[in-house]
Amino acid sequence: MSSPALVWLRDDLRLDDQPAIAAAADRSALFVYVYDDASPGLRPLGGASRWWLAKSLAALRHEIAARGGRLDILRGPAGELIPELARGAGASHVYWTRRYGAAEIEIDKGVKAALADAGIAAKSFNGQLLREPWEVRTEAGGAFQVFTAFWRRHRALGAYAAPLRAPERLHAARWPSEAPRRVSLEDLALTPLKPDWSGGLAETWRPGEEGARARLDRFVSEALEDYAEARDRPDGRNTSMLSPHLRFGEISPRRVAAAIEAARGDAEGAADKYLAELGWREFSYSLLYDFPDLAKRAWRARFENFAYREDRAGLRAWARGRTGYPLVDAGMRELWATGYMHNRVRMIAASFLIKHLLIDWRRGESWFWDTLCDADPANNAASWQWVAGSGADAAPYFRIFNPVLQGQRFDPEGAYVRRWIPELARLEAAHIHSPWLAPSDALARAGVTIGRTYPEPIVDHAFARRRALEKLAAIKA
DNA sequence: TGAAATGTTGGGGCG
DNA sequence: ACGCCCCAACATTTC
Repeated sequence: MSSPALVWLRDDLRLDDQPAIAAAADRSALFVYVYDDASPGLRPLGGASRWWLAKSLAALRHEIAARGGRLDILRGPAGELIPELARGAGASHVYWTRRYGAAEIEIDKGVKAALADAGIAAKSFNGQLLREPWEVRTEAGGAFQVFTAFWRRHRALGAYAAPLRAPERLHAARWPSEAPRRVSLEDLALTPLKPDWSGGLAETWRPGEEGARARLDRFVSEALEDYAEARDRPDGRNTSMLSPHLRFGEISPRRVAAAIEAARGDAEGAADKYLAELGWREFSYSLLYDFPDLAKRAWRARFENFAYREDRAGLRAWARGRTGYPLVDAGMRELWATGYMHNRVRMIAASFLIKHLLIDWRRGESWFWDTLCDADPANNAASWQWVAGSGADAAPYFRIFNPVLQGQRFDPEGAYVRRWIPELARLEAAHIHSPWLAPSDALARAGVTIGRTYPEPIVDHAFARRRALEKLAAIKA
């Protein structure tokens, strides 16, 4: 019997446009996911991501089995388990999709070296990005620091590679006798049981490749046309909701870009707007590749000197959606309930934590890491630093969102606030973004008592704005 | 991928 | 008819 291939699956839990699986499609192969909670330097997944991963692995296991393959799961240090398995199986090749965090790259390098020692070929592919970070460089050969320049260069490099078709047949190799012990998905205990807080997530999402494809198809047919204008509106189904699917590689960015390009005729401007959002994802990965501490240290070093406040009560009020600013609270409650938050609301909620409360962006980044289904090592860190002003092409320190004005502009009827803050649902639109200013009869009609049924603002906007400008001005360039 | 303060303009009311 | 004031509406500057 000829030697099998080993496909090591990571953040690429799909069959469509999956070069690592395609490479092994016409031969017997092992398909393995390693849940690595043992290697140093890897950031543990947050709660929402663990829930997602469990569902996504179950979906992929089903799809692989339907084509004649088998997905097996290991637990432990991937740097030891993968070479051990490859040796035990007598594998000729190991295939995987590249990743871009420093600890991940270190592990993959180690695996490659160990495989080489054993005479086994390792081959890695790009499946997670439209272009590799090292392909998009400045004239001087460095990483771009400004998005528009990065994206212009990215686009100028030509058309993206055409997506690969999902293989129709896979061939499961026998699990070798000399090999690490397999674990079941249930053994990983990724899904919350006591208490099971995942109900809102399950109502919102269908993790896995089919769910991803359904999101993409719906977006292209129903929302793309108006995307350029509607994307900033959190009330309504205006965005693709693909972020967690992209995070776990259930759909490839090449597949998404190809679908957008195919629909370009109807919506030229909208297509470019959406592709630019994929562009921000690429830019974030470029930053992470260039600056591995993106989630830990300010990308602009002078921001490390800023004295953020310790404010446990403020952080808690923010996290639980009890700041007294309805748009911020609606966003934080959407996050808690569904593992997602609309992007504009993310910016406003993040700005509130950093600039109104003067709390370290890392606290917010950690909260999002734990609660977002799309918690992404590059996007999450880069976006928080962007809001803080410490990131690449960042919001200037003096850009401070007014949550009332932002609410009036982007949720004018208050539909988004009403959905996530039921205690304000009966308040008329004129007051819904500033309930503490509403006349007492309007409050009475809506059954709202400020300070009792809904909190007083935990900080006055005008005061907080002045305070932030004063403190942040000290670190300006 | 701001907001607020300040400056400018121009229509309309009115003596 | 004219000058003056008021003040939206818009533009510019500043943070």
